[in-house]
Amino acid sequence: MAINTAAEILEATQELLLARGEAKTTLRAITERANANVAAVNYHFGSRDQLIRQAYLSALTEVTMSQGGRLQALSADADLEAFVNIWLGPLLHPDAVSKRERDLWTLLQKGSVENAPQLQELMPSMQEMEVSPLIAMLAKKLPHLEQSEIVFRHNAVLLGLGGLLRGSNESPADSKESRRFVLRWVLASFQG
Amino acid sequence: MAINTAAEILEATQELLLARGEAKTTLRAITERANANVAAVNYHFGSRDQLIRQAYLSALTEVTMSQGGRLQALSADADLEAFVNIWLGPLLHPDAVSKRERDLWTLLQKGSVENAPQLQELMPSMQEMEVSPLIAMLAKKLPHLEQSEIVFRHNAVLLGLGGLLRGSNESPADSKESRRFVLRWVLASFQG
DNA sequence: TGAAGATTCAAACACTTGATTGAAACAGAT
DNA sequence: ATCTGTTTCAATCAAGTGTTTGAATCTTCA
Repeated sequence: MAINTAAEILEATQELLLARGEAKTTLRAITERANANVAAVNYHFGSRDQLIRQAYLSALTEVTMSQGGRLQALSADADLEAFVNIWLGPLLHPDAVSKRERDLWTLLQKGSVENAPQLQELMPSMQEMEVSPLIAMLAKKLPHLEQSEIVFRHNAVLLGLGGLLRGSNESPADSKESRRFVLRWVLASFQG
Repeated sequence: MAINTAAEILEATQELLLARGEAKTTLRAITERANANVAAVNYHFGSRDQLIRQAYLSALTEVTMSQGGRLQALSADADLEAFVNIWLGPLLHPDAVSKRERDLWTLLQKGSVENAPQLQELMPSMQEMEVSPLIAMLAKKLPHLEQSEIVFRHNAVLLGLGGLLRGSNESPADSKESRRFVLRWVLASFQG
């Protein structure tokens, strides 16, 4: 099956990017996991580079969609905590979102912390699709901070969480306690 | 020269770990930069793995020494801001510390964000040498936080900074403005 | 059914990786 | 100067990388 093979390769790629990181995600490991032939990668995606770019892109769009939906459902006068709960939904409420979304979220975190070149190329559109509306909403709730500083803290917090994700095999929000820690830390990060 | 070659290899390794990260630091790139032969690595260090371990270790001890000195010079009743200024000295005050120390600091940040296995092995001793006294001093200044939460935020902040370092080629504290951002964010991270 | 196109596959490609070898060059002491 | 142990070097190794090939296999539709 044509589409199936390509889809399975893409999924295997995302799994391995999540588990090993970009630099150590090898073409043969991908195709083995997808029960496909090495040549199938070049047939369906052109090259390893394009495959990985595609893997990041599809993760990004999927996560962005889902988050966008949740963001829009948020009332305008929601406080910062409610906002953060939406923003970090995949992280803070593992039961409330699909495992897949949580994994894709983590995948993007890791990729950005890793500085994977194929993800870095997507950053502009990532900015546009995901970050900008977030920043705008944050700015309303944080009048004491300039927008540039909000952007800075947004990045810093995201990278910190990415590092935490990458450090432990499990999500930093696996236990109730560390979930509380995450929430309180993020709130503190923006309130000070 | 015996010692010289080994030293130059070690230095080249640290430079490349800083620039490319562990996964992409190749043996040949190292020896080329050090004007040495590939075999010299195995002669002096045994293997690539041991070389990289050594590179991280020497960076860690050097940074720890320097930071320890600064920490001890800090009076007991110094406030959080003074404390953070010491803690993140290499980052916040690039003029006050040697470029070498700044680089080694960044190197360790990147390594830990990267989850380099050779650095991960050092984490226990890193904990002992560097983190523990920091946590102890932080705990005194932050009575409203439990120690476990202080540890959490310490890690999160450090990883966030590591991510920022890794993201841009230049230090996030290169401009006065982002240096202010860093300081204020770190303070906020602990105060909330 | 049979021809045409899309898809898969084993095999090979050129290249890079870390590691090893044995000879050469060097050092210092006698 | 000669011997001895240390250090360097070009060359080679096996294993792993991404990519390409051309034949085999499926699908599709006339």
